Amino acid sequence: MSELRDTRLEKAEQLRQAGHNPYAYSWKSTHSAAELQKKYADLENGTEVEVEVAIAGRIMNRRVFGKLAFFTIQDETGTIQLFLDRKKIKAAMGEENPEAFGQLKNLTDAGDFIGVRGSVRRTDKGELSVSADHYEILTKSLLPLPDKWHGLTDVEKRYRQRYVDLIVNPDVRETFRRRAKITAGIRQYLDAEGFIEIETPVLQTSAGGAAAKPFVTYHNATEMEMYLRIATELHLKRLIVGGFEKVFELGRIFRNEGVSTRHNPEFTSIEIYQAYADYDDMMALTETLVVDAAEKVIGTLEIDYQGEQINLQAPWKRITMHDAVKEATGVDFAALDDLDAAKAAAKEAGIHGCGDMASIGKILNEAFEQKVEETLMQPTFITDYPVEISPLAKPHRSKPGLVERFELFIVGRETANSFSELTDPVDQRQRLEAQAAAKAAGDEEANDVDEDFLTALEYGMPPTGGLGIGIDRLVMLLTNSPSIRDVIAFPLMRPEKAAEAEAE
RNA sequence: GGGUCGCUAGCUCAGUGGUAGAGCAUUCGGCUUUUAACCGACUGGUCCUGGGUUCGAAUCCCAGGCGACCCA
Repeated sequence: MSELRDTRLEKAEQLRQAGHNPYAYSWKSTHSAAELQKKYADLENGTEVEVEVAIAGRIMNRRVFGKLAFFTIQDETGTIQLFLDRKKIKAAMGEENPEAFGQLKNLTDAGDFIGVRGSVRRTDKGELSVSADHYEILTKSLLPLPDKWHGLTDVEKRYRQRYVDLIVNPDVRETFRRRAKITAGIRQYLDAEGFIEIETPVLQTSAGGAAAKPFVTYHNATEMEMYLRIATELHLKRLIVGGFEKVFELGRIFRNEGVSTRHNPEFTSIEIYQAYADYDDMMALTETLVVDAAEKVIGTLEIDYQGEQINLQAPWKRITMHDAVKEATGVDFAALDDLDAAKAAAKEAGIHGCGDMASIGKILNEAFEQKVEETLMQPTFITDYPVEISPLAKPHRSKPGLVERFELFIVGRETANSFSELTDPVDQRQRLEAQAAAKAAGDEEANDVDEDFLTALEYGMPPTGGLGIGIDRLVMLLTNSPSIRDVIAFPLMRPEKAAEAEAE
C-alpha cells in the first residue's frame, strides 16, 4: 500500500526534477470527451482529421507498447482514447524535452490527470482517439484506482469514499446528475409559476412542524440550547402571514432517527405554501411537479422501479384513508365510535400494537401503515386523515373528526404530505397544547407550543394550501435507486474506527 | 432495539484446525494498432479488534467494532 504510494511520490519528484510541476495550475480544453465522440461519430476507421484539439481528463487505463501507447482518459462527460506515438510526440516536444515520451510511459499512472493537444483520428480498430503531439501531466495521483474490471463494489467503501465510487462508477455520477436536474427542474417550474424561495432558520429554539425527534445543539454566545429544524413549515407559514402568497424552500431537514434504506438523519424536503389554495389544489400541483420532473429527467412516465412498472400518468388514484383501510382489512373504522370496539376489530384484522392507543384515529392510521402503505405501488393520494395525527391541518369541511390532508404514496413509500393549512389560531393553540402535553408525557416526537407561530396566526393567515415532498425519495424513484444512500452523496456513517473510550 | 449475513493484498475474491493464495493493479524486462492488450519475472498481508480453546487458529468459542439486508 505505502509502497505503491512511495513509488508515485518518487515519480512526482522525478517530474519536478525534470522541470514539470506534477500539480499544474490550469489547462484549456477545446472539447469534452462527449463532444469529440459526437462531432467525429462518422469518422472512418484508420482516418485522421488535421485539426488541433485539446482535452483533459483522468487516465483510467494504460496500454503501453515500446514506442506507442494508448491511454483511456475520462472527463465528466465520458471517455476517449489517447493515441500516443513516440515519433509524433518527439517531433513536437523533443526540442524542449527529449524525454517526453519516456516520461509519459514511465511517470504516469492510472488515476493521474493529463492534458493533451493533438489531432483527431479513428484507429484501425475503430476507437476514436486524440493523437497527441503535446501533453502535460496536470495532477499526479498517489493512490491506486480500484480494479479496472470489477471496479469498486464494497458498499461500505462506496459510501465512505464516494469520490472513488464516482471515479469508477459512471451510473453513480448519472444519479447525482439526475438529482441536480430534478431539484433544478422543480425550482424552474415554481419560479415560472410565481413562487419564491425563502430560506428559513435551521437553528431554532423550538423545533416544530412535524412529528419527529430533533437534534439538540448549543449556542455559546446566547447560552441557549437550540434544535436543528425538523421541518420548514412553521416559518414558511409566517411568511404567508407576512403577505407572500407563493413561497417554498427546498432544503435540508434533520431528524434524530435511525438509518434505513428509506431514512437518513439529514435529508432534503421541499415545502410549498400557496395562499388561497386548498389540498385539492396541492394534489394537482403534486402531480404536475412529479410528472414534470420525470419528463425532464427520464423523458417518460412509464418507469421501472426495481422491477416494478410504475405509471406516473396523471390523474392519480385518490382514495380516503378510511376506504383504503376498509378495502384492505374489511374493517370500516368510520362506522365505529367505541375505542374498545375499534381495538377489537383491529386485532381481529391482524393489526398488532393497538392495545394502548388512545383514539380510533390512531388505530386507523396504524391499520393503514400495517396493511395498506406498502401495497400502494402506483401513485396514490390517500386523503382525509384523522385529526389526532394531523395537528397543523384544517378540519375537513364536511367530515367530522377528519382533516383536509393527503399523503402521496409511490412504490409503497410516503413521498409527499399536504394539508389545507389550519388557519384558526384558537384551534391551533388547542392542538399544539395537546402536543405539548403528549411531549410532557414522554412522546419524544411531539412538539412544544410555538408561541410566536400562534401570534402570527392571530394576525391572520389567509386560507393556504401546503405541500411537502421528500426529495430523496423522489430521486430514488426517478433514478431506480433501492436505497436512500444511493441518492445522498455523503450518507451518514459511523467513523470507521470507534473513538477511544471517552471519559464518562 | 432484535435477527441474518459479511469483513483476507490497493481492487475483486478463494481459502472450514497444519508453511496465507489467485486474477487485476504495482515493480522490472520485451513489444508501433491496443481497448480487461499480450508475453516473461517479481513484489505486496494488523486475515476488522481483543480475549479464549488447542501442540497449532484466517478457520472453532466469547466479547467488541464497522457495514449490508430484514424485522420492530
